[in-house]
Amino acid sequence: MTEQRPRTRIQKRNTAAIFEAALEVFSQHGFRGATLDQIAKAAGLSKPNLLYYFPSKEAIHVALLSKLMDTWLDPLRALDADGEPIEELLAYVRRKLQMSRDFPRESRLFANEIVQGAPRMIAAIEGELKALVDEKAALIEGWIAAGKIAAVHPYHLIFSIWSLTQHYADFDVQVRAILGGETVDPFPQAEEYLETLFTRLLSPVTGQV
Amino acid sequence: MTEQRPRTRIQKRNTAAIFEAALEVFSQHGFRGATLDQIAKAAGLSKPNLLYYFPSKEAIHVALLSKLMDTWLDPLRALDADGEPIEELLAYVRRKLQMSRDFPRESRLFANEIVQGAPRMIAAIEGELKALVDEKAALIEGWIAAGKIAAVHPYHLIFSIWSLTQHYADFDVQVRAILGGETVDPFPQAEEYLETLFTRLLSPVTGQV
DNA sequence: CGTAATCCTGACCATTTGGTCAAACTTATT
DNA sequence: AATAAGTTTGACCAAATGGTCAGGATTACG
Repeated sequence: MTEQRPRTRIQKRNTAAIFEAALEVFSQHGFRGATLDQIAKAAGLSKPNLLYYFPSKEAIHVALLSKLMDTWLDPLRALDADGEPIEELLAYVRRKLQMSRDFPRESRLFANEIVQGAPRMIAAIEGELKALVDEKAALIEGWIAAGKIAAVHPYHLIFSIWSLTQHYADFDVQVRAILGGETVDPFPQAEEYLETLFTRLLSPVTGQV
Repeated sequence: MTEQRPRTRIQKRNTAAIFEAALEVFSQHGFRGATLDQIAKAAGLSKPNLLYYFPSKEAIHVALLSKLMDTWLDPLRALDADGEPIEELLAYVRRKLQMSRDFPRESRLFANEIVQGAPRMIAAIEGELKALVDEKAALIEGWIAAGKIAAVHPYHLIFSIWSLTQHYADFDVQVRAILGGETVDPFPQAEEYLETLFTRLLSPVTGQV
């Protein structure tokens, strides 16, 4: 098997199990920290069987990253030129924060990879991701030019949305440790805070000198 | 040698070299991804000699983390109750962004550790760090109560300062890849953007319904 | 139902890696 | 200069790890 789509029922089941296991293990330990044995065990397969489906550890990692990339960018893709600008951006922030809540492993997988220089992702970042960001940054500049939102550097606006929302997934342990008791769910507070932040940042400054 | 301070001239020189090398290697590859051979080579020592100064790889990592922790928190410690609130917070943001620019390896070292659940740092986070944040959060609440800054959740304000500034160190590759040409230095733009962001966020809302 | 294709495994291998140790070499001290 | 204390190293080891392979089990299919 190389990189074709799964054909048989068994292939479907097992590659799905492998992706799930790899996500769990890679996101928790990083590429180097993960072992094939861990992944195999988590997937309920033997190590040789794992390597029957993917030629190497690296191949699993790469396949996983590229599989998740698409989903990961959906919230940004959904930023709609025809919507009300501030509400569109706030909705993007909300969607992104949900991703942190619902898919923290995906967030950590990417975080691990990028912190270490994105050796297996740099092409996708410079290509696909950059293209999408360029497009949306242009859209944002349009909104600024039209006076719909306050003037801010569009690329850094996007960076700030990423960093603020992903922080709650990537640094989850720290957030929870500092907020104290396990009773607290940080996400509702975070949502309120971020809504305030971006509302104040983006509301056009009217009647100012 | 256990964990005492270096005594002799040679010990001083070599432990310094080890810390520098360990910072370089651990921040780039994470704990698991780093090898003793890499660290030894970067420090200009043989592996057994490295282990003459530290009993294990883990001991090096722990010693490095705890050594850097202090410096890392200095910008927050410097938040001054007697200063002008908004200017104090903006200055904190600026200091923190400088740290990202000047000490990206330190930032990545912590990022690597925390993303993976902070196994070797959780105690320091729950202790020292939490205590400091609690103190400063109280200070911020005081400013809010006094009407000096707009009402925001103080803990999330601090989280947002961390995430926004550290993003430029931890996700440096991504930031540069998306901004395009290597000619661009992201930091001046980032500084301007963050100043705008926090000014708008924190300025007390006067004369509003 | 027979056979080809697919799937799975135990045994095995080479390399990497964290760590040890005895002995040799330096440096400081008297 | 003698000697003690501190420093360094080559050789070595056991465990972990990524990966291979020949053959056996299972499944799909005409």
